[in-house]
Amino acid sequence: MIRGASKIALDTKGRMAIPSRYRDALTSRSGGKLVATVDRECLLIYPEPDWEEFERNLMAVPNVNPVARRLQQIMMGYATDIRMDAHGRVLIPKELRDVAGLDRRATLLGQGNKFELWDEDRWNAKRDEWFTVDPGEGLGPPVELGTLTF
Amino acid sequence: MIRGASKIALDTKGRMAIPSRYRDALTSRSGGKLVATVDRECLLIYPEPDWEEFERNLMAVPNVNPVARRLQQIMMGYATDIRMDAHGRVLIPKELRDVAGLDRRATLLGQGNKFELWDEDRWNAKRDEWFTVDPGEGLGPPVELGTLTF
DNA sequence: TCGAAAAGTGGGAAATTGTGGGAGAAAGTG
DNA sequence: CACTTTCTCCCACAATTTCCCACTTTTCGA
Repeated sequence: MIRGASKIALDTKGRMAIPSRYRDALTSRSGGKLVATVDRECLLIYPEPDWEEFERNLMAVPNVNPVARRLQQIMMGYATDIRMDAHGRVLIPKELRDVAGLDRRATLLGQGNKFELWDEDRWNAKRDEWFTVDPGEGLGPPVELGTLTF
Repeated sequence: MIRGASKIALDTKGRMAIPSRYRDALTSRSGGKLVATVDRECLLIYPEPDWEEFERNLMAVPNVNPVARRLQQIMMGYATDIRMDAHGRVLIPKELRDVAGLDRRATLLGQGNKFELWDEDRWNAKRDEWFTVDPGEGLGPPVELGTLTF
């Protein structure tokens, strides 16, 4: 499972160093081949096999549903193959950086089978907002959380 | 069961000594491998097997629920593998210290299957606030506590 | 109460990791 | 086809992490 948070710098070319603790796992899983795409407010970076599984599920949704159609267009449309270089770095394509508002400072979050890559300020704001929201406030009954214990 | 409170000092590198009374248990349970993550106001430190059980439950919640999604992002996103060194110390990653406001003085609380790690001042304030609040005030009927006796 | 052992704390230095940038190769553009 | 831009590979330096040793404080038994 991919987990953990890292503060990362993107250099002027748009490259970012994958934290070394992930490198071996990524190399053995897919030879360092990754796929980056956009989510609502951040980028998602999958090991290639995990992306392909998600992609199959995504494209299997009937696209008469306009929400599904748009999700397909965005996520499929921006999905880009990237790969780690000899120093464990990946180049984040300019199109994706622009969409996610990524500049110099970023935060990389492990999320199980993928990474989320956030502009640092945007992520901090998001996190702090969550911390200050009253638990359960205005979000409807958290039924699925009923049995979850920390 | 992990229990008890300890005042702890973090050194300038962000290391903290696990109180010795826990060390043997942690070593035998997971070889000293632990996972630290953030909660609302403090850090949580699990023995690795206990974290993984929680992680499975956490990631099994459908993430169309925005509360679940953010809980996953934060707890999974910050979950970091750490391990005790030869002196029974662990390095608390800078990202986590920043989020929890941890500086030099901290309080470590045993909480059954995990520890909570608080900034000392923050914890003292929290504890005092809790003591002064009228029991049950503004909290609705604590139905889950129905059969619990001190 | 004293002494020895254990626990807690601090810090140096090597090894690893993260970051920046040059220069040639490839691709896009008019 | 010439020119500009982007990408890739390489090297070099900076920052962080890890490993190790040393010192101080506390605990426990004699």
